[in-house]
Amino acid sequence: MELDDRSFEPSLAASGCFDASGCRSVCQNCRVRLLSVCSALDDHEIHELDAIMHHASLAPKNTLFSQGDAATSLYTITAGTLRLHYDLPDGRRQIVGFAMPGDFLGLSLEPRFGLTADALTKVSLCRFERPRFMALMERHPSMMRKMHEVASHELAIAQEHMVVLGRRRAEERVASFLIKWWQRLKRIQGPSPTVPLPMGRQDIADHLGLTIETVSRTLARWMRERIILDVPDGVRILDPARLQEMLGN
Amino acid sequence: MELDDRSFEPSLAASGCFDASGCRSVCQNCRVRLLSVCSALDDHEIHELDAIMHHASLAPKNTLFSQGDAATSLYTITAGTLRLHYDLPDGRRQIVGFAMPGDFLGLSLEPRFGLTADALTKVSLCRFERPRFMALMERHPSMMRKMHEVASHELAIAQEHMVVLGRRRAEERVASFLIKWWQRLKRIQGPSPTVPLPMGRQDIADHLGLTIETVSRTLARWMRERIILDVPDGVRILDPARLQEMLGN
DNA sequence: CGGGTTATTGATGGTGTTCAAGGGGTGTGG
DNA sequence: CCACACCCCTTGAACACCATCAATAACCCG
Repeated sequence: MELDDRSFEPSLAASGCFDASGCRSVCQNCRVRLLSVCSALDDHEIHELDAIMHHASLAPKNTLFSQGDAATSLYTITAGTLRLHYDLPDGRRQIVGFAMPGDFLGLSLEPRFGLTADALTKVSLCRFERPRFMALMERHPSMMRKMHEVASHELAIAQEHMVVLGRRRAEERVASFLIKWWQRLKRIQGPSPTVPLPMGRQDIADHLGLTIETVSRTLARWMRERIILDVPDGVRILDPARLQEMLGN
Repeated sequence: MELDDRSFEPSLAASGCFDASGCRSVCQNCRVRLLSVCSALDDHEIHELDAIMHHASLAPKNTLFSQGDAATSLYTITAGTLRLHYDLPDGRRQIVGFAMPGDFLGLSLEPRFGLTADALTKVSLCRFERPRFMALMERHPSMMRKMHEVASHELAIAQEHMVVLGRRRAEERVASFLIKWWQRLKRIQGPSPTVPLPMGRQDIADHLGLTIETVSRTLARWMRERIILDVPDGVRILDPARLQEMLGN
């Protein structure tokens, strides 16, 4: 894990730079503030958060934390994508989710991370030391409430994904993934039929409980059927209705 | 859903009856208090909870709430077992978990239940009206903190179950289920090699993403191999080590 | 270019499903 | 008290979906 504090993406800094203090990105102007747990704090309170926040970034393929690591830092993602996964001793892997801007890592109050997080792209994030963040949370019930809101939302998402893993056929799983990923992107990037896929086929397979071949074949068939179109580093969705139908509503 | 408030199990009432007011079971003496969210409150605070609590019970096979219902009440289970599940329109079902004494139903803060809960056995529970419970939670940060703790613990459990559903083979899934259920029972009933299984084979299958035949065959084989023993309404675990080995540590 | 990684595509096979029939327990009514 | 129905579970046989194996192709970055 190679975290370089105090360096951060120029583009991010630029978009968030409205203060005169030499262009340090602050929480108040953060581009993901409204998407994240930080939205629970008002302009005054957010200065407290600012005081304990460190910028950090992470190169692609690097690991932010591994399952079993002490959770000494917590994170809010401001740019990029990570994969969160459990690894079995024999190499089998389950990706429980992908984290993107606005997502919080370290929701669980347990002292160790239960899963591994590694970067799929260059990632920018805000780092908080756990004791300080916890103290701030205890001082601001609205923050605690927000954390709980986020955690229970994550729980609902996890339970929905159980249905996918337990009861959906291969084609339905891929359709479910594409649609959900597309909708998440819409939330932070605005609507667009073009869906960047920073994760590889193997990652999609490991998220859906399939093999890379099954994912590849499914996407290839949809391209032949003009449901999706192959574009660099992603796909373009030509027929969203067909994908929806596969999920049976 | 046939909830009869103010009636509750005689045995429960007896075990919790230490006040002179005609033997009304109170939170202070609740047998699941230390297992539940209520453990966050001290003796004084818990009287507030007591004031807004209603006893209720539910007969086997009855539904407490269904996916989409308005979450007007929240519950703590004091006795019995429920199954929590999502149903797909075509009848496929995923049981995301089984709820037992000490468990809280309605963690989510969202206005509607995302899943269906129905009783496998006779169930006794404490019911709280949502607005009142929420108000109490806002007044007591320790309660909010506890709710968040429970929610994030549930999240961790859900993510572990994703590994089972996505990456484990049939035999491993059943072994994982048996061991986890056994450990949960130990927590509330004390250690015992005898594991009651209030859920049917179909329920186990729907929890593990398998068919009833596969579950039945797996358990039958283990009985032949003397890993488990068939007992009425459950099994006795003869060789826990063999089960553990199947999970690969 | 060249080496390594990742993705595609085809052929084959296995694990778990599906289909089908029968067993065992329980509750009910004759 | 037994017969019967019903439900749940078990067991067997055939099949199907997806995994596995294998070879090639595309890609990326040095």
